[in-house]
Amino acid sequence: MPTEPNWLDPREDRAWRAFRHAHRQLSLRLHRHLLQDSGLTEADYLILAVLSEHPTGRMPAQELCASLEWEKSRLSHQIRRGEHLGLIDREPNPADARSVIIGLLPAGRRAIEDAAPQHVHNVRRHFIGLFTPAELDMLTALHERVLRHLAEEPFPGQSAPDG
Amino acid sequence: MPTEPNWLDPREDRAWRAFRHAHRQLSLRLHRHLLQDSGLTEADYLILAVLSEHPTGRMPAQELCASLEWEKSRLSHQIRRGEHLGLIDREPNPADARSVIIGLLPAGRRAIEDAAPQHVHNVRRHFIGLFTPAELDMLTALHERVLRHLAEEPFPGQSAPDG
DNA sequence: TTCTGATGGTTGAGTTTTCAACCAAATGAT
DNA sequence: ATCATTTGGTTGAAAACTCAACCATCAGAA
Repeated sequence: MPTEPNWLDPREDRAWRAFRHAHRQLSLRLHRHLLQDSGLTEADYLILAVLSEHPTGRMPAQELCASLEWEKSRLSHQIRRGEHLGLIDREPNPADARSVIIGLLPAGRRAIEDAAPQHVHNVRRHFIGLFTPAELDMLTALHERVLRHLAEEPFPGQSAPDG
Repeated sequence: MPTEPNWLDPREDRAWRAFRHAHRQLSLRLHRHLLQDSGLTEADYLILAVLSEHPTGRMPAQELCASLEWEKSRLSHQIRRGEHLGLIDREPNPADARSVIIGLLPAGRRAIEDAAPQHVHNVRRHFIGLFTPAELDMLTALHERVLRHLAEEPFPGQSAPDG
């Protein structure tokens, strides 16, 4: 509760803007490329990517949720769409009757394998490839610092918003 | 068009994830804070902020659009909302009959002045304040590199998507 | 056992954002 | 002047996301 505003100085403002704009422009661009040359949504892609990296191609929704850092309702809606497209399916989890296991279907496997090379290529072209290894590590360290800080001080009713 | 996938190695993947997750978690958090203690949306806030920084509090929509790096249709929708809330208004541009000038209304001025200190405080707490000046400059430089790169190689039908 | 609370997930409504199509005014070439 | 193009902006429908409420199940305590 600052009664003395303490505005961002030009350098700080520039850093803040650069961060937001870089992210927005980049994800806009990647999303369009992806959609255009694979027909997959960023969201579709991410789900499929996580599943396909898992050795069995199937994992409980909660785990997917954690890995994507999505809210559960978002995942739920997204699952419905992906299921409707025939890319994934949903089956009960024998270990816990509340839980659901999401599985990669053959069509989903095909879709991600078709889309991934081009997408990774674009990520490299527009992001990774712009930095030296040292710069990349620096970026990682700084961004992870933000994440750690946020995690340490959770929001009232965060992460799994329910009641 | 890589026929040889050339996947991201663990270090690269980590950098890429850290970037996206840091942005997502951070903007989620800031958005909730903002909404909760000012009633303003991130979008509302950004429009008001840009206008209030302008000496006259009024500027052509195109300029707003450029400054926010938004698509024009998004701005248009958002303007309608803000107008409806009595925060801003819209008037013809005498210099160009196609153009529109967006103006900050007294209520809008009040809203941004109420919201800004707390919001800036949060930005500082969760982002700016985590870095030394040198780190901040490093971040700026790297993020701006991404932006410059994207700008140099525009997307087919980018920026002002129309036909 | 029977509460109580936490966890895993779904749903529907409301909001925001995108996409594509469109219109009108301006610009520029012929 | 005329016509084609570009520029500034709006619109409506569709898609994505968030929020809050909800239900069922599980885990722990009394």
